[in-house]
Amino acid sequence: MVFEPTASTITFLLLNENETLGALLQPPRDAVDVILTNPPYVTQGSSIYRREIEQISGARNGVSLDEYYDTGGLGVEALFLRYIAGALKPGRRAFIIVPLGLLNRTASRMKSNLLSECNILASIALPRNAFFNTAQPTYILALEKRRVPNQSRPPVFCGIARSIGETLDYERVPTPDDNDLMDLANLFIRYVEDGMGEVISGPTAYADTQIAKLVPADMFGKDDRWDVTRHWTDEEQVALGQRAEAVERGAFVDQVSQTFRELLTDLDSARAELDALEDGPMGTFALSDSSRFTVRSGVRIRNVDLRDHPGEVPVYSVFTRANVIKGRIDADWLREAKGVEPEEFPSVTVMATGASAVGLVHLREAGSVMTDDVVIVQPWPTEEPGVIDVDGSDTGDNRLSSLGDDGLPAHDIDLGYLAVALARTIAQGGYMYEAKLYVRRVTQLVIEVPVREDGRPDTERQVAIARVVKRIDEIRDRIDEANRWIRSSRLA
DNA sequence: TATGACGAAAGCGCGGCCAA
DNA sequence: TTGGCCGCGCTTTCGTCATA
Repeated sequence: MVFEPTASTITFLLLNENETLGALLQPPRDAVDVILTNPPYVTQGSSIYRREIEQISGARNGVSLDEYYDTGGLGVEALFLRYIAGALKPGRRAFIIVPLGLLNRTASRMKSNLLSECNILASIALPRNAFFNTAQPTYILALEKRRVPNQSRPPVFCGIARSIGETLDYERVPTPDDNDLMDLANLFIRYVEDGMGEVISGPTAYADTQIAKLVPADMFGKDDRWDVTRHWTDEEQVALGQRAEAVERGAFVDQVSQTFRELLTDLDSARAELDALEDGPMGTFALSDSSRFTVRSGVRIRNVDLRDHPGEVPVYSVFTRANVIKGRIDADWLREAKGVEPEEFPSVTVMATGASAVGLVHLREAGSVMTDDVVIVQPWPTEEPGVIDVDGSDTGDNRLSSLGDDGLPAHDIDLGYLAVALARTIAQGGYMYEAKLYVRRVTQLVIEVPVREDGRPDTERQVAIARVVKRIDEIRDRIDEANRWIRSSRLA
């Protein structure tokens, strides 16, 4: 059935020329105002779509389908994302139902292609069983077609819908008083009407609700997971009453096998990439080389201090979970009582103590402080106070002007890679609670760094390795998450 | 005397067990 | 089957010793 396009606007177009590909056969280009869709998600047996596409020769709507859909990603939903991104007019939006697995895949090609054409406006988690035919967790992904390649990206509206206005069992009884999805829809409208322009540095509560947050666009990059629950702390998730619903046995099996299939694919590809990157010359660098590294400890900040002088500066201590902070301290008190400023630059930190925290390595953002049981490592020499300018004048901004494009002091060992290499050295050293890793011990450590022919650090390879390691860490988190879900599922 | 390193213990969370 | 209590061990804090 085809609705004939009117002279001015195409309202609906239903295509059925090719039984397998359907609408995919005629991808519209820069032509559509809004897309609301729940594309089919099939990963198993989806190769017939690829094969069918290869069969079609010649151009459709001015493109060769084979090339047009060659954007990476698994399954039919990846084809539809390509279709959608291409179809939108600049500045126009699409709202797409996608399975969680698609958002969390670590293969980055599909994501980077999507990001080159679109901004992510929203990522909203729907409750399990929102769709009665699948127990797969699903999301609403809101995209906006970019107008120009270097347009800045707005923060991403993240939401957790626990309810959708009807019960999640087969009866689907309306529950108008219990409808997070409606609340999120209204909040999203407000976010769009407010211009989406707010500048934020980390996940930030939105309005005064627990179910929505704004998250900086750079946390939705091609190497990031695009799900949202990771932006809610454990406590916040408990407060939201997120609790596993009963799952059908068959759906449980489907879900688990689907999840593990995805994990295996991602693991294999990460492994291959890592092997390729590490197959090259490596050099050894000692942290005791003070012309190259800074190693120092944090400051004593007690709980009483936090109670008496609350403020804005996040305080990191030796917690086992990476993102837990001890509290937020007042910057003025920090300066007066301790004589320190919040960290000017990001750093790599090593936990010096704690039975299971000892030896954990984290990346910490600038503007925070560490307690005295945290060792701070940076890949540049400790700045000398009062650097004197050539003409003998004092210098405050002299040093600042010597910072690189990334806003950091000159360095050739990437911060992210430093964290990876340190973690590896420490893991190989088998450090125990008894062998605490204070500054002196950390200073004795030695790291392996990819180098070029001339023996100097190869920054590009470092960055690439750090990126793959991050992917592997995320896969590990997903395995952990899957395991938690499997354990907590009540099977019906 | 200031700073760093470390040991020790408070106290919290979790699992196990028992009673309703 | 569920709720509550108990005890153990781990996590995290902080007092104190060592060192410059």
